[in-house]
Amino acid sequence: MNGHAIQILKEILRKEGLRYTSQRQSVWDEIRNTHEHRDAEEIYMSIRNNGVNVSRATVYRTIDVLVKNRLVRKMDVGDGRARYEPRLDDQHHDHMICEETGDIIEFFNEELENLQEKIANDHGYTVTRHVHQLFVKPIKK
Amino acid sequence: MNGHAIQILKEILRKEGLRYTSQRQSVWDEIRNTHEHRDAEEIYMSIRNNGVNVSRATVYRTIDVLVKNRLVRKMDVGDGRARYEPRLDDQHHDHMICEETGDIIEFFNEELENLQEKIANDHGYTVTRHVHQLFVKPIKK
DNA sequence: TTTCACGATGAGACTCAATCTCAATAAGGA
DNA sequence: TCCTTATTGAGATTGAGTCTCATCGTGAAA
Repeated sequence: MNGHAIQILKEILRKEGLRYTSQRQSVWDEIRNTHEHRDAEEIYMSIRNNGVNVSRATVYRTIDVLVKNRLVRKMDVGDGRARYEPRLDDQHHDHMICEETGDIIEFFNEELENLQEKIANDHGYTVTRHVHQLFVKPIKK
Repeated sequence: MNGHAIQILKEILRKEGLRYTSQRQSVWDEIRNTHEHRDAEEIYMSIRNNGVNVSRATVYRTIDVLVKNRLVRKMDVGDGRARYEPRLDDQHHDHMICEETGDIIEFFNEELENLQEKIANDHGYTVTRHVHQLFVKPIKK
């Protein structure tokens, strides 16, 4: 747990007019320290397994703040549970989900990004965010 | 309610080993007759307002069959309620959702489709389906 | 046309992720 | 240190969607 990560969270909380608490720090630490795509329950259980007491309500509430302030990315895999990943110093990317293994692969394609903005522009809009998932299967050789 | 639409449904039900019922027909009619993007509850209420008695369970069960057989497209707007639209004689398209008005605009772009397949291929996969929504705002003049 | 096995339906119970409630707790400015 | 007020936690609640099971009705067979 480095001082930098504490500072970032403190700044965001101050900006939002919220107090700095150990629970909020532990939620941010937990998400920050793995680069997996986990759901809220997994994050909650992992924190508790580390011996820290935090409630589900606080986990959800904190994640909302982190997502709003772009420390965490929320993604929808389509199975009813949202997944979260840290986005600190993280470049934007989309995901492909393997339907056979459940693996989640990250990808980024500049051309794709530009094309989306162009399509929106053609309709008189500008893109504020997008949801893009490719559900895929391995190519058999 | 034309004979064609009844035939299509009957064929699908036969193929699936399911019986043809008035309830299944009314769900398909309801979705088919509007091109809006509605959730299950709206579809259910609309059927009942037409004086037809169908249960929520049957609406959900029937929609599943229609989605599986590509008569209906299921889409996820990210607010927890799935939306449905008819896809009979309908070309594939994606959606942009206006964050100011909630409007849902359909779009299709060949280049975008090809690019997605190319990206998946580069990772050793092939795309089976995709979820793609642009959340947009109108360009102010 | 009648019969009847078994698939379909409906009312409401249930599931599960996520949100809300509210009394008790603790942050942090004075 | 004090005190106001935001935060927390346990558990209740919500809401979309699924499941249960007694009853109903389709449609194949006779």
